Amino acid sequence: MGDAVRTRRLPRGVRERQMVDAAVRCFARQGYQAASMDEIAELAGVSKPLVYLYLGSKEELFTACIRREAGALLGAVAAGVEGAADLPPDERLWAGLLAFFTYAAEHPDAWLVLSPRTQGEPFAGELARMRDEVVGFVAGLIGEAAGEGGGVVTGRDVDALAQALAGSAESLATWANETPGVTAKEAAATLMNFAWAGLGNLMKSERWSPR
Amino acid sequence: MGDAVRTRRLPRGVRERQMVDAAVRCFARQGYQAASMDEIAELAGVSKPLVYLYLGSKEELFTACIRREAGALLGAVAAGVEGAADLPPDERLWAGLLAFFTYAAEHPDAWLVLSPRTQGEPFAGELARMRDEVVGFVAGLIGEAAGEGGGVVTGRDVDALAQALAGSAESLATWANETPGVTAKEAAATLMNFAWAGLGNLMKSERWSPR
Amino acid sequence: MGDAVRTRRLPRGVRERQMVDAAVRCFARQGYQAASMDEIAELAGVSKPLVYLYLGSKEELFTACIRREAGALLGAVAAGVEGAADLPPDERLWAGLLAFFTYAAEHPDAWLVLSPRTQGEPFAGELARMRDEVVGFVAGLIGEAAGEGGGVVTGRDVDALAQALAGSAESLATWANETPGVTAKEAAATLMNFAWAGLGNLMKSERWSPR
Amino acid sequence: MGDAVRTRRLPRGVRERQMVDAAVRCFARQGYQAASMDEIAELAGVSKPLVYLYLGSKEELFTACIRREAGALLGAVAAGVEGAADLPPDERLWAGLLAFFTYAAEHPDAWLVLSPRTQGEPFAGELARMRDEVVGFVAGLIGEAAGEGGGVVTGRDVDALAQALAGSAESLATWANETPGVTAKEAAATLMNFAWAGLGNLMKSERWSPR
DNA sequence: TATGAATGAGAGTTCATTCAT
DNA sequence: CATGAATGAACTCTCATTCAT
Repeated sequence: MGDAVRTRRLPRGVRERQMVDAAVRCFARQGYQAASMDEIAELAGVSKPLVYLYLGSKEELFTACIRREAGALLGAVAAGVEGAADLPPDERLWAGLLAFFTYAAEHPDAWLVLSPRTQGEPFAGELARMRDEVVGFVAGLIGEAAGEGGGVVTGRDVDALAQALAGSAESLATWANETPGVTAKEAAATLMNFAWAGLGNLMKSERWSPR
Repeated sequence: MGDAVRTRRLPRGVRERQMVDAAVRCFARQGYQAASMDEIAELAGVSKPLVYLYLGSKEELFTACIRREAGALLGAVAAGVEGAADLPPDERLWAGLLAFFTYAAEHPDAWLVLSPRTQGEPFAGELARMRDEVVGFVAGLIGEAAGEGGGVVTGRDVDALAQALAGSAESLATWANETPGVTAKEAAATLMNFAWAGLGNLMKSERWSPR
Repeated sequence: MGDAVRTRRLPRGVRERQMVDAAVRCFARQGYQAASMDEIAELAGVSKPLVYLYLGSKEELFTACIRREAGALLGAVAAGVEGAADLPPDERLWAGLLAFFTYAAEHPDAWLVLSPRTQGEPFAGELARMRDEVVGFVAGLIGEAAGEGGGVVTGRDVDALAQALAGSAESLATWANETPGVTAKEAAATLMNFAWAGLGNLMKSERWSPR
Repeated sequence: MGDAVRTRRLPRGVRERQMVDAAVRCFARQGYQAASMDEIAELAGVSKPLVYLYLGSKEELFTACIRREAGALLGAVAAGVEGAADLPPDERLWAGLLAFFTYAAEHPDAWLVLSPRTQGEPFAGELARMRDEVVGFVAGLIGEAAGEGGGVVTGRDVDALAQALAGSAESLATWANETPGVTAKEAAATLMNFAWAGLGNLMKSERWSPR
């Protein structure tokens, strides 16, 4: 009947992964509201009721996508920074940025799902929470560096700087994914220059460079 | 019954402005897809058909919102920069940033409508085009500064830096609007430090300061 | 302002004719339901309220169209037959058919409005009544001819034959209008052959019968 | 509450037939534009979304109706003619006409859906195509008869005669359905007299000619 | 005489979600 | 474990029609 493939009974874990995979793709390409459960189910190769049985609702499904993808991204960045634990702050930042841009480049759909500032959606909360986690992580790095550098930076300054850094990283990652020929390393280097050395210095050709 | 107000026949221009005002509010708070024409019409104090008669369709209405608000924002920034036309690049950038954050703070709904990276929406194009215009404007400033400074910056570098600057500005503006007690001037100053002086220098307490 | 033309106050009769003209065109090309009062008003060069003021409602407007056009068509046919009043029945029929096809060819929009068997429309009645009038007229001709020919034809036979003749005339007229290169005279001649050569035999009581 | 019947889950094929049945009734009685999907769904005893799920859209639903009914009508006529394959042309025509009028009498709604010359509707095409098929079929019969009879009839003459015959048949069928006491056989016999006695002479090249 | 302003009512269509099997 | 069948609710959009001037 040819249905054999679709009819096969798979263990729950596998099915769930298929579904979330499909969902990430749909959400990434059409946005939350425009993506339809029909489409996701079809792309996953299952019936709609099964999606509901396993993932609960559209909202929960989206949350699951965000959590899975944000976790992976955060993990990649954390691992990058971890690997440079003994190096000075700038090298640690570099390692983090490189990991981030690499991940975004290699998982464009995941990045699309995570990047938008979806406002009114029912889960503004979830997405914002994930982003805050990232920003907090970045703020930690900056705070550390500030401590080591002996500069005078207040707590709110650190938050604001983290927001700025995160925003520029997001913007650049999206731009890099959309612009052909831009590698993750280049994007990371540009940002490193921008963020670490500052535009004022760049103008004077005093560039910071990796390695 | 208070209907007196609602029944009055106003000239087209006035009604249109009311409608776009209402639309900006709804789109800002709920996003394009989630906002409903019913709601917008009600908030504007008119019937739905009138909205269609004047603005055409949901998509056209959204486009009208974007265009109006983007135009105003761009105008404010351009005016700010214009006012510092004779000053050095850093002062011009500062003037632009200050105008930007001020506008975003004073028109939070307008900023919300403009900021999201709505992906799958039918007008990704329109929104992206407006953003590109802004980024292009910023790139122009950076390019100029680069020329004056004599530094070596390629064209794509300029684009990337503009993306980074725009992204950090967007991120900070949203954060500033959401965080109580943060003024536009503070946000602008933080970004100026971040962008112009660079994190590396900040750590050494070498801060750039306005005036 | 250039509005001069449109603003000029015309006498009621003229305006009404403009409106019915426009209505006939719209109804002919799009059908009753699909035609919109907006469109008709615009085509007539007046505002919608004026159409309502003069013609009452969409239904009444359509009725006015039907009445005017059906009257004209009937008049043309009657005049044709009248002109052959002293000739034998076949010549009278020929004169009527020729007048009919000529009118249909020269007023295609009028013919389109009159021809369709619009069923569920609110004025099925009006249209059917006009058609019945025509069919009755035809039945009269056939009845006369039958009387003169001395054949045996019952009243219901006459009705049925009139229906058949009317149906074939309608069908041919529409076909002739849609088929390039077919003149009214040709169409009339074909129908005359089809109908009269047959009717001629009927008059002589030489009936074809089943089994 | 009687919901038992309505709640039962029927296989798709059955439901689809119910829906098309209901649609034929509604379209027949009110015309395409005036019929509403709500009404059709209710008459079919299902919810509107199910109609859309199975039949796609109002237009597709109408097309489905036309196709089904036209197919059945054509089949009935073809079968009738087939059964008289070995008989002379007049008997073949008689068989076809009898089958046609019988079908129209037994399926009045189907006949109503097929008969109107709906003009501006989006599917003028579909309906016209079905009619052309019928007319072509008729033209074939006439052409054959003309060939056998040795008469002089051009190709366009055949087309025109087919149009005339089809038109008279349509007109008579509608009249017969509306007039109490008229049987299909009577209507067919009347048309046979009208058409064949005429055609019979045409076959002998005894043409009536104007002037 | 003529119109710009405004609307009530209803159309087609879609979608997340749930039974019954 | 898995699904075909089915729906309530909501949305965008259109249209005939009427005030107020």
